[in-house]
Amino acid sequence: MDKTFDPSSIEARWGEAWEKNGYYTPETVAQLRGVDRAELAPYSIMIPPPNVTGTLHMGHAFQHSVMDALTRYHRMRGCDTLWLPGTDHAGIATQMVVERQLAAQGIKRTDLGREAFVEKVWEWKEYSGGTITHQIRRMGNSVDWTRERFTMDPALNTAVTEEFVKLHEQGLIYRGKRLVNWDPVLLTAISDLEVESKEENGKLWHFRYPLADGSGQLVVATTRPETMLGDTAVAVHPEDERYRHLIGKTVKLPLCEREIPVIGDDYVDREFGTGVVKITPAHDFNDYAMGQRHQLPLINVFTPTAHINDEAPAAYRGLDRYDARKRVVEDLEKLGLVEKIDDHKLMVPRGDRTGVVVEPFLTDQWFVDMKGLAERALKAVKDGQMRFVPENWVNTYDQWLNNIQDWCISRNLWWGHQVPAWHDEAGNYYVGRDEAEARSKNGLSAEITLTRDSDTFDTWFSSALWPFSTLGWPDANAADLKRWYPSSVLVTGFDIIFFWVARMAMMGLHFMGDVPFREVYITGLVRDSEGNKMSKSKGNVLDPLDLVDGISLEDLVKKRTTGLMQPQMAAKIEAATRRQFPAGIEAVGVDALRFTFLALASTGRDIRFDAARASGYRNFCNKIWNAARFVLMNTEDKDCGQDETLPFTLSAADRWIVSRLQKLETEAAAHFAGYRFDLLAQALYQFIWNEYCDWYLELSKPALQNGDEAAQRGTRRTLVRVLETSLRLLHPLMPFVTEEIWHRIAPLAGKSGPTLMLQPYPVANPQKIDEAAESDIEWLKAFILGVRQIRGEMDIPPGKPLPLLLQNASADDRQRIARMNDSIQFLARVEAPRLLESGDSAPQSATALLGQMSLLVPMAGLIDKEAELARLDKQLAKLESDMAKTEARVGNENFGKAPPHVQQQVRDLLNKQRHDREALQAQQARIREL
RNA sequence: GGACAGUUAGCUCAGUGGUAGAGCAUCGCCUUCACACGGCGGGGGUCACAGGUUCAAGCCCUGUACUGUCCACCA
Repeated sequence: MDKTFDPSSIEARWGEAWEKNGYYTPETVAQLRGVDRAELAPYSIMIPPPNVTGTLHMGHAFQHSVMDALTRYHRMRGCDTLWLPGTDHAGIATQMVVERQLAAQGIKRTDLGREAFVEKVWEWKEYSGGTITHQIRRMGNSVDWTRERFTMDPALNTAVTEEFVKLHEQGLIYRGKRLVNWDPVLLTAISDLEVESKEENGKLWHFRYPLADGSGQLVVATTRPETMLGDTAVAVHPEDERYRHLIGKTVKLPLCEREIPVIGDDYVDREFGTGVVKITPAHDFNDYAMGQRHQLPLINVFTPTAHINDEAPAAYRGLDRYDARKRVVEDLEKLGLVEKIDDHKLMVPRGDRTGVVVEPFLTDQWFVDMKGLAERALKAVKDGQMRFVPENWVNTYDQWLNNIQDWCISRNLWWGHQVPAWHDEAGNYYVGRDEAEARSKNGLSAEITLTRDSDTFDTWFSSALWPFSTLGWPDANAADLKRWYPSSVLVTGFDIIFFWVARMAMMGLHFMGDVPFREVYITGLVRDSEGNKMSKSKGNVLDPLDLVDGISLEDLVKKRTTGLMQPQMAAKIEAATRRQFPAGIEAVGVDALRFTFLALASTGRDIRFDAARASGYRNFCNKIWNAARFVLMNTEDKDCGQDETLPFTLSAADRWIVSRLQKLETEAAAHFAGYRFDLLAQALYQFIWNEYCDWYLELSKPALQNGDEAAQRGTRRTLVRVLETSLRLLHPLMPFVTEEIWHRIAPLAGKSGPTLMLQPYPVANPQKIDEAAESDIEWLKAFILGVRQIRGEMDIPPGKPLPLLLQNASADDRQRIARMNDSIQFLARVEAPRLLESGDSAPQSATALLGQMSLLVPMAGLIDKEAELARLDKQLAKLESDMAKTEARVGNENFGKAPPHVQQQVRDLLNKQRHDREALQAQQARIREL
């Protein structure tokens, strides 16, 4: 084995072998294990299908690390395990990517026509999808490629059609003219969720509307002057003393010369503005609702591109909405109808894809009636059929479902599932699985010309089916569907709880009669090391594979500054990148990156990604690698207990590490069950580095040299078996390095197999827990630490053997010293310790305390008197401050109320502190005397 | 206007009633025969603030401040 672990040399090899040999595929796994799948517990995860808009980012890599850990863990535990991969067509987002590319060549979507354009998008989908699957493979994610799905596969299109037709038959889908959020650039309706409202600086214009009878005027306040062209009423609060006598009168709408009524509605806030609101039902959601209440006419004054249409006075026709605003204000000013203009902060709705201000716009769209669906989804969580981890996300889920609006599912786009509905020339719509069904269901003769609805569905209308459309639905008898629905867990981000989680819950319950997954593990967002969201426009994105393979500074800068939407940001991004990664990014390998994500994955909070952390875990891989080298050097070609007829004995150290291992195994199971990957990662790291490597390997060295044959065999056996088990424990988190090493170690532990992936996950054996051995080793560690502290603080070179005297040793101490003498001498680098009997006088020494016993290192020629006095002072100061706290506790007049065992514990502590203080003070006095 | 998080060592974070922890960074000693991507040792915290409950509070309760996120129709 090489001296240093090189991830790149093994990753490609194993990744390919795992997939080629079918270890990701449940059928093959069962066959290799010789078991009947029907008898296994099912475990399944459906990947949240990444959008085919580009490449996977850190957030994906993070979530995939979690899912793969869960998948590999359950597969090792013997479950019939499926992780199903796939991608999402992501209607709007993907269409925009391709449109932008075409625009760069001066081509418009409409130049190509629908068919040719969609062809282009498919080409892009192949490219992007290929990149994504390559990334998933590189990360060692054990997804079953034989079951890969894309949301626009023919089978999934069948599912979407079924969904639409069924819901329509059930009266849950309707078509209607409603006010929707309209993106005037994309020229499509979007759902409430796709609108992002942000506070922006604007103005509040106050206009005078004269009363028609000439008796005065009303002053209205508005943030959108141009919509006045579509006003159909003016509203006041019905109990507003200032205005209520005017209700029923009319005002003359300036510029339009229309008369509109003054109405009373308690929606109006008397405190805001003037207490008078202009009502434009066709261009504002609140006004629309009020219009419904008062049967007001709707006057739409905009075109789909948000220009003024022919409903408005001629002077404004054809103007863009912002030009129209200017003109309206100017014209009103000329007429002296502008009372005042105030600065005003308001919430501006923008499309989440285009960033353009969205218009409430009156169009015909398809809607899903959500009330009933939402109620069942709420109930499923309340009844515990579906559980959120961490639990507090239930609030988010509930809040949205409790205030749900009907869902506008049609999009005026080309890329997506086309609506299975046809209309005749009169504009009547007919729904069916195909045109023939639409005709037969509605008794339409062949003479009637039908045209298919050109709209497509909101992407989420198909994603909502993902947990079962991928498994064969609508065929209710599909084997996969029966096997793996509901899936075990959904791993996703909180940002799509509404978009996706809630909708899958609703559709799953509606069509399958059960929740789509038992648990929802919500991850945080991956942010950069400063806590900023990673985004291309901020120039702070990291490609997971650049951490895996490393990247030079120049390449990173280039990557971050090309293809920017705002090229003027390039200089700033470059500077920030050079500051943060002056030497580029060093390669850490897949295992280290995965482990980093898991170690940072604490309970659902965002994680700040720190490349230094990943380097730390790269070092951890190297540590494991070298531990394996050490073990191999000492065990290869020797019997390690495979031959069970040969005698072996186990030392305290052997029994200690085995005992610790059992506790680790128990912990690992609990952390997997609780989705505490951070604690899991920490426990594994801690055990392997701080217990196995730092102590057990060191303890094994003298044992391998000086022990008798049976003891040596026992140590070799333990070295190999604990390492082999550790590799299995670690495998779901770090698949590559563990697999590579396992094949070298396994035979020595009497194990064999084509892959570590299919070995059983270790389970604790309580009979191997050995508290006596654990306390022996705790004592030994404290002993060695005492000597090392003296050595370290006195700057004595580690190699120099020290003389050691032991004072006041108890019978137990003596016994342990005799038993573990070799270990003590080797690890503490001391000469054979000499026991002082009472009455023996000690030379001037540096001291460490261990229970009642004192460890004395004679100072002659080694240690400066003042240095040791200073060290004792420091220890005493610490001790005394601790003691003060303990005494305060015992001294509390109500200390007697504490449980007896706690009282005992505190008293013991105080006694120990008193003893230590006495011993240290005595020692100090002795040194001073000399 | 509601709701939910968070505030612990220089940094990133664990720690749901019993003597404040980890990794990274830092300082000192060491090219000790697995590993310098290493070993050993050290330093570093009024646990945001103010009250309260308790024998005992980083942890429970109340309030305040600050940070972040989500939801919401005030023109």
